[in-house]
Amino acid sequence: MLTTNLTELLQEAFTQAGYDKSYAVVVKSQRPELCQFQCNGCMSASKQYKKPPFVLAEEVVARLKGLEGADAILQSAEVAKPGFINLTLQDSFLASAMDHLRTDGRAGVGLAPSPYTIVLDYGGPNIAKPLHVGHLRTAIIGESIKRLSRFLGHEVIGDIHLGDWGLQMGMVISEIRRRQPDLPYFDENYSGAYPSEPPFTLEDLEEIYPMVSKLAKEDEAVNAAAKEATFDLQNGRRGYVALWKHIVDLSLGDIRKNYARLGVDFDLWYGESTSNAYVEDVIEILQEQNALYESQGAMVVDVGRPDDKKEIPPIIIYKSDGSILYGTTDLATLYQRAKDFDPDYVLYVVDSRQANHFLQVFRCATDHGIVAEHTKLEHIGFGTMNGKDGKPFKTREGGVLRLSDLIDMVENNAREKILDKEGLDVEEVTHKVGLATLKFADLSNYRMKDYIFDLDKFSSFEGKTGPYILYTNVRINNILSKLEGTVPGPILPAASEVERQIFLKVGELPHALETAFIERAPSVVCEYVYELSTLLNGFYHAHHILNEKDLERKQSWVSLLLLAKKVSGICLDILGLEVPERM
RNA sequence: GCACGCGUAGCUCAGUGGAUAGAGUAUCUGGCUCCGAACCAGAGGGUCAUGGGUUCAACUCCCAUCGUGUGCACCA
Repeated sequence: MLTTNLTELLQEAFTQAGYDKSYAVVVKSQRPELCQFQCNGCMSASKQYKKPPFVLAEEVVARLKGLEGADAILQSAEVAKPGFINLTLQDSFLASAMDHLRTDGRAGVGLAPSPYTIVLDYGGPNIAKPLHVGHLRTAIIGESIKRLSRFLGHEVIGDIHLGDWGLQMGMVISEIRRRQPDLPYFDENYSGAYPSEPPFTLEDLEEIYPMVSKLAKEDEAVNAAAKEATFDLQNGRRGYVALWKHIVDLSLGDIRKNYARLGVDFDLWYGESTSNAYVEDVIEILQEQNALYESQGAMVVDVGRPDDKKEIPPIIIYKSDGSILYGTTDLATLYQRAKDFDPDYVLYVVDSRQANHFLQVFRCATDHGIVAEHTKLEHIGFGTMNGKDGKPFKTREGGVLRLSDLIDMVENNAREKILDKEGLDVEEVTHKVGLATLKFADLSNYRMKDYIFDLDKFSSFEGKTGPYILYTNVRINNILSKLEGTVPGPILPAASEVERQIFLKVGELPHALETAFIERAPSVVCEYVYELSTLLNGFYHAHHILNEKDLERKQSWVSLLLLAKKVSGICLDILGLEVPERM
């Protein structure tokens, strides 16, 4: 916001001096002790105009100072060493800028002028398999990107995209058949209604999948039975579909519970199976263009390009046994999304290891018109979650850690720390603090990097953590509640350096959110809200608001706290963190 | 082997081509009669993997090398 104002001002000065205004970009200063903002354009402009950067900068600054109203905005505009233009704002201007934000519910963040329609694919849990730690990142990052995009004015449709149509379903079905062969689901001559209650429990399911999955790797007969069941299911075998429905219903209940606990929600609970109705349409499109051909027994489509640095294998549409894979369902899903929403973007928040798969799917979809030309497809990858040893995370017993167990651990840890406090809702605080710890620890890592899952870090409440952010906000609320009798007044020029820094930080919000959106990186928001929190902690350490004698100053500080609360609140909401009353 | 990530303080990580590379943690020091100490203030800690190149300017862009992770058609 502030940088935009200053850039406009400098553009005028550059133009008046006879230079291209594209050089007039103003950014936050990298040397806070020298100035608040800087413009580096003269160094790059030097070549074009064949003048030393220093001379250019002097000319621009001279014009700048002559501009109408510049005195009211700038306290100083100086040229430094090679050709930097260093700018510092008048405290009065800064204060009035803050005062304007007081009444702006969006704290100066504009809405996108031409909003995008975005389909966001995240979550991706598998039916019949418990959620594990690996599902944490996609859920949390995806949810955050969804909230961020919406705040900026875009229309976002979040789709969980359940893994409910692949081989794992065939595995579970074939195993149930092996255990209970007499069930009506397996009798091909059965034409009556199937039982409304499933012949197994959730616990059974959770035990069946890992067992049969292991078995299939060792025993070819088991594997073959699973494949056959998959094929039959995909081709609509009545009994299998009925059984499949039971599995989905049972499993989905548990999945919903887990996501609700994380505060993650989806607009669509579609799955691979949902797109099954569109597989035929996609096949037709591919056949019309003569793209589909037989290779090594499978039906495939080429997606390689002449200038590829390495050979990209064709995408498999039908396996040699006739069943479809996730590439096929992904294409059909894209076809459906194009029909339903005609999106500008389809974003996939999925583990980086899937990069090749998405490259194949995206190429196939764009090459053959399965999505419109204006639709951009993007894989938002993230690193794998490793243990302290740098290898994929396992529990002490060597197994996969369940997501629900992880949340339990973090919440139990939080519960221990708040036991000695009186008169607060322990369960509420436990939940909010625990989740904040987990989410902030995860989101603050840049998503592409591999992720060290460190329990100590997840249970730490000190320093750059979720609880620190919450603590800061709890204190703001606490102070505000004690100041209820004081009406907020106009924001006065900063009384100290910390207060000035808060003003400047508040002014950075639009830039921070914009960057986070462009980079698809919630970590930028984490960094921003942490820096703001640090300043706020410093602020109420340096100033005692309750005891302030000067009423106007006190009222100004109330306004500042309200503004800071608003800015913080925007960030917290984007990150999915909730502030408890006390903690 | 080929391709794509990643390599920054003891550890975990930030860092939009710009000036003296920053946080947290750990270590050391100081601060609660005072709106909440889950806090604040200070100290020490660096060959930005290595070597070239582009540029007025490189942690940032390009190339090579080393280390590390991941992926390379019928799982998702």
